[in-house]
Amino acid sequence: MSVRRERRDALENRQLILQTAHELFNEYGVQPVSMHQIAKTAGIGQATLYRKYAHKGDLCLDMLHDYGIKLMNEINDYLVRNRDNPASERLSGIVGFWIDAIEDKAELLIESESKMKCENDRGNFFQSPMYRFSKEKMSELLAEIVGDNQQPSFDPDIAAHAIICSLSPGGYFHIKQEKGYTTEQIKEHYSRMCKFSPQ
Amino acid sequence: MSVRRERRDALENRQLILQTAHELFNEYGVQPVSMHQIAKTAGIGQATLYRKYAHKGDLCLDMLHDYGIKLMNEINDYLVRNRDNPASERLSGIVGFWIDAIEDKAELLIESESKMKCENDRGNFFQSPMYRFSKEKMSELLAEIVGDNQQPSFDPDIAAHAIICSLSPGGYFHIKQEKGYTTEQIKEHYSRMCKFSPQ
DNA sequence: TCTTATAACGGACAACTGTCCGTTTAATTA
DNA sequence: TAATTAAACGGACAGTTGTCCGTTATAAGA
Repeated sequence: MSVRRERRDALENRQLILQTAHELFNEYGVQPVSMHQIAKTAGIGQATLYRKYAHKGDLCLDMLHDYGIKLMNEINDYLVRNRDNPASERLSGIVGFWIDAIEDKAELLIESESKMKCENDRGNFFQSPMYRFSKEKMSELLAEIVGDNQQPSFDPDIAAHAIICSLSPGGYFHIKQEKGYTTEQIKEHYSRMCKFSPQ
Repeated sequence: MSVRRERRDALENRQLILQTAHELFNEYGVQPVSMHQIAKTAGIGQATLYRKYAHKGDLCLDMLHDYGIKLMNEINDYLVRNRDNPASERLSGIVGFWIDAIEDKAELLIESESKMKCENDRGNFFQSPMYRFSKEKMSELLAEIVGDNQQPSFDPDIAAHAIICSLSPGGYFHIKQEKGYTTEQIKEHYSRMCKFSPQ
C-alpha cells in the first residue's frame, strides 16, 4: 500500500504557524494573543490552524519542542558527567534544570498547563517527550535511592510524577512569591528535600 | 461612618446562582455548563453573574466552600484522635483525606484548577481556606519530622506546598490511570513516601 | 414617608473558541 | 500530461466569555 506523504502546503502552513506565533508571542506575550489573531496574521483559515493544533496550549507545547530536545540533552550530559555522585544529588540536579526551564519558558508552560483538560488529549503536557523523559530519569534515580530496601517501598514512578507536578508553573510561582525566595533558594530547598531517604 | 449593608437583591441573587449552578452541574456535569447558561437559567443578567464570580473556576471554588469546612473539621478531628502517632503517619493521614476529596469533587476542582491563571486572582485555589489550612497542618507535621535536625533543612512550607501540588486533580488522575492503580493503592504509595525522613 | 445617593442590575456588545462544509489543491495513477 | 481522489483549505457560523453603560431598586437620611 502506498503511503501518501504530507502535502507541501500542509507542511508550509505548519511552519508558517510556528513562525507567526513566535513573532506575535514575542511582541505581545503569549496570553494576550488569540488563535484568531494567529490565523489572521499568518493569512490562513481558522480551521487550518485548529486542524494542526487542538488549542493554544497544544501550539505552545509544540513551540517548546526544540527547547525540550536541548533540555533533555543537557540533562543526559549532566547525568553522565555526575554518574559517580549520589543518586539524591543527581536527582536534585535534574530538578535544578527543570526549575530553570520553568523560569525560562513560564508563559508557554502556563498556557499549555491551563488548557490541559482532557486526558489523552492532543496538547496534554503529560504526553510530551520532556515530561516522559524527566519522569523516567527521576524514577531511575529514585529507584536507586530506595533500591537496597527489603520492605515494600513506594513506586518511584509515582514519586517522580509527584516531583514534576509539584513543579508546575502555577504552583511554583505561587510559592516563590509567597515565600519571597529567589530561584536559587527554591532550588536549594528542593535539593535538601531530595536528600531524604528511607528511615 | 455608616456601613451600607449588602442589598437584599444582591444576597438573593448570590443564593440563586449557587442553587442554579448546583442543579445544572448535577444534570449536565460541570464542564458542559456555560456561565451564560447559568445566568439565563437563573433569570439574571450576565453581568450580575460575573460581578459575583470572576469566572467559572471562581464559582466552582465557592461551591466547594461547605465541603471545605467539613473536610477541615474532619482533618482536625483526625489529628486530635491520632495526636500520639508518628508525625509521618499523621501526614499520610491528611494526604488520604485530600485524595478522597479529589475523588469526591473532581469536576469542580478540575474546573477551578484550569481557570487559575493570574496570581492574586479571585478564584485562585491557592487563596482558598482549604489549601491554606492543609498547607499549614502539613507544614507543622513536616517541621515535627525534621525538627530535631541541626543541619539546615528544607522549608516545611515548601514541602507541604509541593505535596499539595503533586495532588492536583490533573496530575492525580493521569498517574492513577497510567499506572492502573486504585485509589487505595495511590494512598498506600503516598503513605510510604511520607515515611521518608532525613539521612 | 419621601428623597436621594449609589449599589446592583441586565441587555447588548465585542472578541474569542472551535466546528462545519463546500471548495481548492497537491499527489498519485493512467 | 490529464484524470482522479482524498487531503487540506478557509470563510462563515454558532456558542461562549467577559465588559460596558444606561436603567432600576434599595437602604439611609431628612
